[in-house]
Amino acid sequence: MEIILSNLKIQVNEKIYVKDPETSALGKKIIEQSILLIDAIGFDNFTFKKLGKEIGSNESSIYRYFENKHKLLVYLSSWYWSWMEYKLVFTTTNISDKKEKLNKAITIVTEKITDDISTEHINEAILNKIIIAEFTKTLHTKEVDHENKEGFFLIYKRVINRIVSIVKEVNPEYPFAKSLVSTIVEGSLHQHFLTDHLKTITDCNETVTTTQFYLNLAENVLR
Amino acid sequence: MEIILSNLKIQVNEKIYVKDPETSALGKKIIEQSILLIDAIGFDNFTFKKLGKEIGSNESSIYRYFENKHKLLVYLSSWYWSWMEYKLVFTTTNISDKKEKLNKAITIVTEKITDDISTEHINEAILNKIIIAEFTKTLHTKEVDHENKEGFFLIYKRVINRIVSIVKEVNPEYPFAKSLVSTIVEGSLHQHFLTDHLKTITDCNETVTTTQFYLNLAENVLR
DNA sequence: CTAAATTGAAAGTAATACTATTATATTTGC
DNA sequence: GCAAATATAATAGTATTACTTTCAATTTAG
Repeated sequence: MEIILSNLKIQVNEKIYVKDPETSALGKKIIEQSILLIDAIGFDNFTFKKLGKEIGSNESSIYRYFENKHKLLVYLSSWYWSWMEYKLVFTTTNISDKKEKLNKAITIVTEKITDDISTEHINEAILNKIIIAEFTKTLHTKEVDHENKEGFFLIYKRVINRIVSIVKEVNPEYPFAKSLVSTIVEGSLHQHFLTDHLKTITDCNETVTTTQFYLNLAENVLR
Repeated sequence: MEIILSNLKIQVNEKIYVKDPETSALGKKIIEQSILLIDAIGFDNFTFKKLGKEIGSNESSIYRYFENKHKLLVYLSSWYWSWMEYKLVFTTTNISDKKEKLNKAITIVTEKITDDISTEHINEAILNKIIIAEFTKTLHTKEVDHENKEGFFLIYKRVINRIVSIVKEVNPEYPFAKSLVSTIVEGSLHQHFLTDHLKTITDCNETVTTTQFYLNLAENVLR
């Protein structure tokens, strides 16, 4: 998987950036270091000025790649879900047993990424931490309908709908396939968050994983 | 229910505010109008200056009640979950049938509040809209662990753990009661959000409700 | 090797997120 | 009913944020 990934160019909607960060050294540095800085200080405290300082670049140069920090977060999220889609497709194709296919899919989207199978400049383990902590902020804005129309969340929705198809193969009668999958994908981020911060309202921890909870849930709901 | 609620003083952790807004006319105006203004322009665009203008008051007066807008949102959330807890306890006490009790509890926390059974200065239907759109932001900050220790999220956690107790009555063997309930409570807000903004990844709408989805889910998981 | 594109540095603007001070209004306690 | 205490309003001020603009220096591409 690693070998293939290192050759993979992850596609992100052009409207999200001003200039494609994959096309220059500075662009890649912006992506690489923004992931580290957002993880370190949190998205709310993150500014382009601070990032500029970190990468020895001027604030104004960063603005040539992204209009604002919200768009940068949308970019990182899109990249993440695109990478997730790749893993999902790679893992589930040619699996004939439908239940096994679904279980693999659920495992892929719910497990915490702890190993760093790094594409050169992107640390997926840390990016996963950012998604757990900050992804919800890409959606919860007054501009969500407009940005949705522009296709900012297309990859995210496609990941969910790919799993919906698998659910329908397992049980074509179940009437809530979309809601089940969107609940699993969003909910697993939330369960990881609770494991890290509000342990009294989750059963998930190092030994009992979020993935086990959702595998069990899907099994019970679709049988 | 309305009659009882109008006499009810909802308790909110003292550390959340500088001065209790329930103790003055200005305080109540701050709460009342902040709900309307956050709903209208979104939390990210909301400022104390704009709120001051709206209520014909000075910015500096609002700072005597709340340190910053984050704390105000935490206050509104606490109030909401306290009100929810009240409805939950009121609806589920003295119901002997365990499954019926659970179904009533799930209905209470997952249904969209469309009718306005107003406490004088708080419009619960609009507050529910704010919770759907903004609640996640109270948790997703770098200060979450500190604020959790201070008890900012106690009522929210208590609501969840009350429902966990009911789940355990229905099925004492089920090993993921906490994760199931936290998934339902958080997930139902998310499903409402999807119904409003990303319809292609949810089955919930005006006819098939979020509540139906989660009643079905719990039924299947706990049988 | 020259033109075009990219980046860096500096300065500027408007808004945000406060804090402090003082004046005025209102409440309450005796 | 009045003085004292408290609450609110108005104003001004600071530091930071979130950009935009301009121009010079550097890199790169044909």
